[in-house]
Amino acid sequence: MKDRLLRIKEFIDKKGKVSLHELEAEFKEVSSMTLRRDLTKLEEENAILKIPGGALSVDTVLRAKEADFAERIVYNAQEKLEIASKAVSIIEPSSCIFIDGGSTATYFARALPDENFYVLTNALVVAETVIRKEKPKVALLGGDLRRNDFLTVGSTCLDFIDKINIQIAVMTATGFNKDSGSFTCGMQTEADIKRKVIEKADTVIMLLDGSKVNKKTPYSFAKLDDIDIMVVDKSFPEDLKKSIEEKGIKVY
Amino acid sequence: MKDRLLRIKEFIDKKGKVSLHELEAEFKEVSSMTLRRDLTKLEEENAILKIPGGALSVDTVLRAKEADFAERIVYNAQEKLEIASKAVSIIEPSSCIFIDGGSTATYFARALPDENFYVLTNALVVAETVIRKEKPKVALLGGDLRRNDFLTVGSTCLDFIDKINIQIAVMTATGFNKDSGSFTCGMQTEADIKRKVIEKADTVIMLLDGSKVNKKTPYSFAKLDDIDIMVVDKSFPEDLKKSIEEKGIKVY
DNA sequence: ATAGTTTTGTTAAAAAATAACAAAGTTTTT
DNA sequence: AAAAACTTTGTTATTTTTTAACAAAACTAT
Repeated sequence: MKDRLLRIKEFIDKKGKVSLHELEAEFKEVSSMTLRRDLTKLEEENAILKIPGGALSVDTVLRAKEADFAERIVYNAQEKLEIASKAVSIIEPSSCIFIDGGSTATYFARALPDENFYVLTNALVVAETVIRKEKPKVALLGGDLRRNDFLTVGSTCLDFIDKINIQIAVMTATGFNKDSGSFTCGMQTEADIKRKVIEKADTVIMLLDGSKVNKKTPYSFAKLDDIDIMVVDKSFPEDLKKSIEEKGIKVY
Repeated sequence: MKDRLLRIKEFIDKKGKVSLHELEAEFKEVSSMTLRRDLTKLEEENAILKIPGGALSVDTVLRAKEADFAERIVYNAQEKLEIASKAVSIIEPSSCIFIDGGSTATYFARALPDENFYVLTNALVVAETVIRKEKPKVALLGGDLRRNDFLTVGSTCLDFIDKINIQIAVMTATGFNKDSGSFTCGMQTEADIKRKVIEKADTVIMLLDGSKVNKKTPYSFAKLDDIDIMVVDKSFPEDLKKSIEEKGIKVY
C-alpha cells in the first residue's frame, strides 16, 4: 500500500485544487487533523501549497501563471509589450546583447525568441527570465545588489563591462528631456553603468514609451547622438518622432 | 498616487510572502477588511496567491519550484532546516559571509536574521532570498549563469573572489568521502569556486546532512583540514562525528 | 516484553475568513 | 447643482478554519 502522503499529493495534483472536505471524503480512514498535518508536511517539501480551507497543486499555479502572462497589473503593460515585440524583431539571432534593467526591458527579455543569443545583464529579473528558456546563454554582471530593483551596481560591475564585447545594447531610461535630447535615470551608479555599456556597444537600441517624455530625473547618461535605434509605442508624440528621425536615428 | 492594489502587489512581490498583519502595518490608511478584499481581487487576477493568514507572490512559488528542480525533490527539508537554524546561531552579526549554492544553503539564507550582514554569493536564489530582508547588504558574483542551478561560474567569478574579504564561508557539498575525508561536488567550475572561497575565508563552516555521507561525486574541493566548523543533522552517524571532532573540528 | 518514539485522534482555544449592513465616497443622471 | 444609483470602505457579529495540547494507539528498537 502506497504511502498516504504520496496518495494525497497525487489526489491534489489530479484535482488541481482541493478543499479539506474533499480530502476528508476521499481519505475516510484518517481524521481531518491528520490530513491537516499531512498537508503541512507536503507543503514543507514544496510538494503542494496550502490555501485557506484546502490545498493547491504547484503545477496548477505554474499553469495559471503562464496563462496569465499578459499581466494586467503592470502599468502601461500594453505599451511595454508593443515596444518589446517591435524591438525583438530588430534583433538578429546569435548576437551578443546587453539587456538593461526596468520593466520595459523585462518585457523585451520575455519576448526574446528561444535562440542562441548571448545575453549580458545586470538585472536579476532579466537574467532569470532569459535563463528559463532553453538556448540562450546568460552572463550576469557581478556587484552590489540593490534592494529595490534587483540590479547589480558598483565598480566590479564596471570592470566587468570593460572586459566584454557588446554587439547590441538594449537600453531603457526613466526620463527623456525633449529640449536637450538627453536620456536620464534616478541613480548615479545606474547612470555610470548605462554610460559605459553604451560606450562599448556597437549598436544602441533605446526602448522608450511615451510616458517618459519630459519626465525629469537627475542623472543624464546619454544623448540622442549616442544611440542608433529607438523603439517607441503609439503614445509617443509624432512630431518628436520626426525630429529624432531627422538626426539620423531610426525610430520604430 | 499609485493604485493601492498595485502597491500591495509590489509589496508582496518584494517580500515573497506576507502576513495580513504585515500588510496592516504597511497600509495603515485602510482597514484590514479592505486589505482582505484587495487580496481577493489580486488573487482573482492571478497576481498573488492567498494562503492562510496572508499571501504569497506567484514568483516565489515559481522560484521554489525551480530550486527543487535543481536539486532533487527536497525530501530532507526537515534536516536542512535543522542544519540551517543551527548554523545561523553560530554566525555573529555584522560579519561578512559567503553563502554557497544548493538547497541547504538556501535554507540557511532564509534562516539568516535580518541584521547588518554583508553577504556574498554566486547563487541567484540565495541573493534574492537575502535581499528580500531589510538590512543585509548583498553582493553577487558575476559570471556565466548556469541553467540548471542558477549559479554564476567562470573566470570573472574567480577574479571577483580574489578581490573580496571573507570572514565566514558557509559551504555545502554534494558528497562526503568518509575514508579520504574529502568533500566533493559534481562540476569542475563549481569546485574551482568553492576551493577559492575556502582559501580566502577566515572561518569555513560546512553544512552537511547525513544523506551526503559516502555519496560519490567526481570533484573534490576540500578536505577536513580545510574546514573549521561542521553543522550536521541528527541523521549524521555518531561515530563519524566523533572522529571528526578528534581532528579539532567543531561539530554542531 | 518493554521502554522509547512516532503517529494519530479528541478536544479546547485562538485566529482567520465570511457575511451583513451602515456610512462614506463616486459617478451618473436629471 | 441636486438627487439617485452605484461603489468602496469600515464595523460588527457569525461561522469556519487553524492551531495547540494532551492522551491513546501504533510502531521501533532493543
